[in-house]
Amino acid sequence: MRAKIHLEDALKGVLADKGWEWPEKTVIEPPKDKQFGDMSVNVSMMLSKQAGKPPRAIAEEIMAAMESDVLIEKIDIAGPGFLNFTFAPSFWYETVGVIKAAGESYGTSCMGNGTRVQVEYVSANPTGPLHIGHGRGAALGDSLVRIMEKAGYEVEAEYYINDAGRQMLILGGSILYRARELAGQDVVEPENFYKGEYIRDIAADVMKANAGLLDMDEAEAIEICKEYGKGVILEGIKVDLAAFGVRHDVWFSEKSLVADGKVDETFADLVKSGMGFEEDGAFWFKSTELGDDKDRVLRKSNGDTTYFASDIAYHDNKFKRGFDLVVDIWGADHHGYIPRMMAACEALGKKGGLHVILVNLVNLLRDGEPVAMSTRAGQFETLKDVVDEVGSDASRFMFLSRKSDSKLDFDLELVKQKTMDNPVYYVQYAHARICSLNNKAADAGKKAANLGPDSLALLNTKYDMEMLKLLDQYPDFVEAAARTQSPHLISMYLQDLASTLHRYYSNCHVLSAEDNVASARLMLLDCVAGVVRNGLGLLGVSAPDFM
RNA sequence: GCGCCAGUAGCUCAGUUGGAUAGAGCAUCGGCCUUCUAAGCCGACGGCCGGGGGUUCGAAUCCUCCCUGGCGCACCA
Repeated sequence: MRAKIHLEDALKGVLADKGWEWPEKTVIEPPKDKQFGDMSVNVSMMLSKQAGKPPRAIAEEIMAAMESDVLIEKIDIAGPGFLNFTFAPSFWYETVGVIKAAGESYGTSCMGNGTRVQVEYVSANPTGPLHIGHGRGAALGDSLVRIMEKAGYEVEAEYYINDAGRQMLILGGSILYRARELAGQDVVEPENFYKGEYIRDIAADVMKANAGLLDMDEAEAIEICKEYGKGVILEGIKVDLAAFGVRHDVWFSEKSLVADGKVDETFADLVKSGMGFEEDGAFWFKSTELGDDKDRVLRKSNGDTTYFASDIAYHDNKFKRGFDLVVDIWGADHHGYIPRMMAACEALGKKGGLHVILVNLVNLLRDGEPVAMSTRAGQFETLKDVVDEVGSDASRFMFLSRKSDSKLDFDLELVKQKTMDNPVYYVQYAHARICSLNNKAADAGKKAANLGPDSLALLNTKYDMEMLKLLDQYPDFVEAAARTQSPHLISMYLQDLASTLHRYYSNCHVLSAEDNVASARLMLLDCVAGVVRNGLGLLGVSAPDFM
């Protein structure tokens, strides 16, 4: 980050002197091959047209103008006109001081500039326990919240409770069916019901709590079962999410939205803006005008409103709460729903205010064999079971190591293994190794050096330089992860950092080094441990002191 | 049929807004423990980036047409 900022400032100065405009598409980044130097810039190629000169000639001019910079050791021109910069070691030493001074806040940036963002995720129907697929969305959403906060956004995490629709009636019916069955009544199995064992438990409890339940009018009994079941299941969901380290600031009920008349308000707004119309006894949203394939029904001819209707009202409500950006995290099987929701947001006057992230399927395996999952049929591996078996850290790291929009094989036996197939331990081990080393050092009466030019200059191996440069990149990765809403970038950075640490550990012995060298190395390793902890924190994964 | 997503080393996947000789881990093979955790390090092997055409100084990346796989196309949620 410092290297990038330094170059950007310097280059902007040079360009201003030359009377050239700063090209928007300029990229300052570490080159793929470290042999090219520390930072590579494509600005001369970008300027070619504007300046009316070939890229390499421009590069020559820029290079000449920057030769007096004492922090830069070497500038090369390569390929079609890349400028490759190598910084002086003295520049990299300062990284230690920067990290020390920042402490826990290292990697924080003001990129988000206080933009108010809402991230809505998980939002599973309260009709059964969360399964492993929900876990992926939970890990992603929670990590994204942490990352965006780190990057300077003001973020609120929300869970939307779908407690108003037909699924809830089915839940109520399922519980009542089991209750009657438990009471020994002769009952016919409904064709559409939740078959999970948990329904029986709820049925037993709801009968205890409501003595006359089975004598009531059926609709009334279903309502009682529904509300009771919703309460129990939602409580279970909250417990499971807490155990998974997932935070939601607001639990928003669909039912409350309907009860407050918000859906009707939305209908009225749509009529006013000419985006709603009556036809065939139903009320429609004219979404085709905003890019959708077909118009969508909001109120059916039987008078019921659709799920989409309350979803529009819900998003209207979100925007009215003042969020600049609303992020929805959905299962990938809902991708067909995006165009109509986008259209709805545009109709609400919030074009561009919604961003949808899709989370693809999780293929749950055990020793390579698929494990069946279906809430309705009652066969699933719940999130709780998985977390109990393989641990929250391993599960989260697994989920967050891949792009969200690609399918994921989650093999319980593999995730549980403490092997190289399982990078979470590789990264955690880097942290534990440093902690362990610190303890040993303390026993030997050695401690980390205070900052000072003499100590810093002892960090003079190529391994020191490699480490310092990577540490400097951490804030860039946080920004990139926030900008592209991709927590997996943090995961990959951490694997790189852990690898660099293990290499350092093998090549730069600490305890056997001279006292002042040992102290300098302990100081550097302290920074490394801090960044590992910091990054794992963004993923919601612990950084153990011992392993 | 239409739409969305994917196809990169034997396997699992990265690859930032179009950049240089396409990367990492696992697997395989070969080295490294009298010293801080070998849960580690070092090296080797491994590629028509699904295929064809196009855009340009330059394409895994952008456009187009095919092939393969997943998902979605309700007055369901």
